[in-house]
Amino acid sequence: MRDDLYPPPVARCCPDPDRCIKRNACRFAARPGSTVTQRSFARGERIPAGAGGCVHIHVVRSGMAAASAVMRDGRRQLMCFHVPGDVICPFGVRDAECWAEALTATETWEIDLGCSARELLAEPEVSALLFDLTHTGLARSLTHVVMLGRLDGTERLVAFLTDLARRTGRRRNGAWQLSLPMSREDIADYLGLNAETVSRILSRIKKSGLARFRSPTECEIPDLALLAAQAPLAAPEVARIPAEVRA
Amino acid sequence: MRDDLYPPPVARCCPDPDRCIKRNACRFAARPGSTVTQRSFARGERIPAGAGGCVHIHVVRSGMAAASAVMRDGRRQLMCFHVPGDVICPFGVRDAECWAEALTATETWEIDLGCSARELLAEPEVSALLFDLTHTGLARSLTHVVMLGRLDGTERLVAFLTDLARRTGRRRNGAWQLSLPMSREDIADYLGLNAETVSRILSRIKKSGLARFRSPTECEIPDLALLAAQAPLAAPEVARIPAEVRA
DNA sequence: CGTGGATTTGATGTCAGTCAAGATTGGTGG
DNA sequence: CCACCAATCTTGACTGACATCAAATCCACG
Repeated sequence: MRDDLYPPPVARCCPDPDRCIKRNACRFAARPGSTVTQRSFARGERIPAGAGGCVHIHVVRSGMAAASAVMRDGRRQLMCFHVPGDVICPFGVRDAECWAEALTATETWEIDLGCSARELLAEPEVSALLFDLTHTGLARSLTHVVMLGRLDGTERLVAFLTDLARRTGRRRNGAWQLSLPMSREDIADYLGLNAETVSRILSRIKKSGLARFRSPTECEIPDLALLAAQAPLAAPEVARIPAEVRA
Repeated sequence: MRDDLYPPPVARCCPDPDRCIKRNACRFAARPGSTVTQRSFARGERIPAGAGGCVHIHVVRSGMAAASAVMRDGRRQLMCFHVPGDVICPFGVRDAECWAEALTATETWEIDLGCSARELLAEPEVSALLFDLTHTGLARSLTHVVMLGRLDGTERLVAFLTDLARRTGRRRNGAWQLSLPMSREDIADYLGLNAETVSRILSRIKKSGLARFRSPTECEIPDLALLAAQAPLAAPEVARIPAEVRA
């Protein structure tokens, strides 16, 4: 990696303590030997993960990124959206490089942990953080599997909007304000659909009154609970399976 | 959980050292405080995970099981098949109970780790094992996401057969012998299809000569590489994305 | 105000789902 | 050992949801 791509390292602190602390990002940065650097990426740019495992992670400060898989024939699947506060960590792919991609102009704090993944796992504190990231990632991924395997297009979009509203939306006068800064194609590649279908379904949702669009990227959800009720799996994590008495 | 369901604990050893060691199961069992019990489950039976996190895990000795999610309206999605040697661990689902389900008569070694997940994570050795399980699970789950999101039915079945052949098949005279002990519906619920479609596609694969069926559950693949070449993602882990020179 | 990319909408095609009818299979009991 | 039965699997006809191709509209930016 070329050195001149890096602005000089900045102090070790957290731009948005609330979210960072919540997600343990500060604790990564606080690890002795870690260095933090401001980075910014243009839309479509790939966010480098560093060589040899999880030596570099990123904390998203603004914008939106996604973990992306592209097949040889060009088919693309987004596996996870990363919003401000999220930790981007190239986990979950063995024997393959993992890419994150900026979907809009994105700023991150890049944290160079300064050693290999194997060495990091020997440190109990860091290991616990990595475990937590991986575990959360697995929970999200399993939810995603159920969405793609068993929900129809409308349900997928409802679950997607609900999830994004909960993660990034703001309440105003009882309604939720939500921005969808990624393109329709990005949404489609996340939901296993195509861009035209996403557009059509969003139009239907618009007509139904469950959501309003002041522009293609600015969305208002008057009643989030009502929206969420339109699809199973609109929960933040995987479907709850009712507990049963064991036989 | 009723005590009389449990046969008396057996010695701490591994029935199939090769696979167990490979998958770290023996190390779970070797942990001080763990106890191992033989269990067997009928087809359709749920494999209890124990209360309060990952205190109970299972090592599959024979048969086949799967991690399963069922929505309120009955739609079902299998998230992972567990074959002999695999460790079943109720990870990846937060705020929800996670069920594994026997797809055929299944025997396991149930390992009671004797304390809560939180306590286990404080033990570096066990923590590393749990991390490895979770990480492997995430890799599989991400592959699954790409399969469901971007492969058509035929490609999904090809990837499925290839994966299962590599995990459970035996070579004989250059061909791979493979058994599919689960029902067509189980396969369908794993691949996001329905049973009739699975049956149709298998018939087409049969006609193409890529696989032969001596019975609905006994399958022979004369040329596994040729089969794998019919679909992207027939790799054991996620699609390999060619390394690029960074901009 | 003009331009180009993104989004929306429309017409049509295709793959997989649904419903329904047979064919296999495996297990049970005579 | 064989016949029967129930469950599973296979196959067919039709339907429906999403993809594809194409055109029109919107929007951001210079």
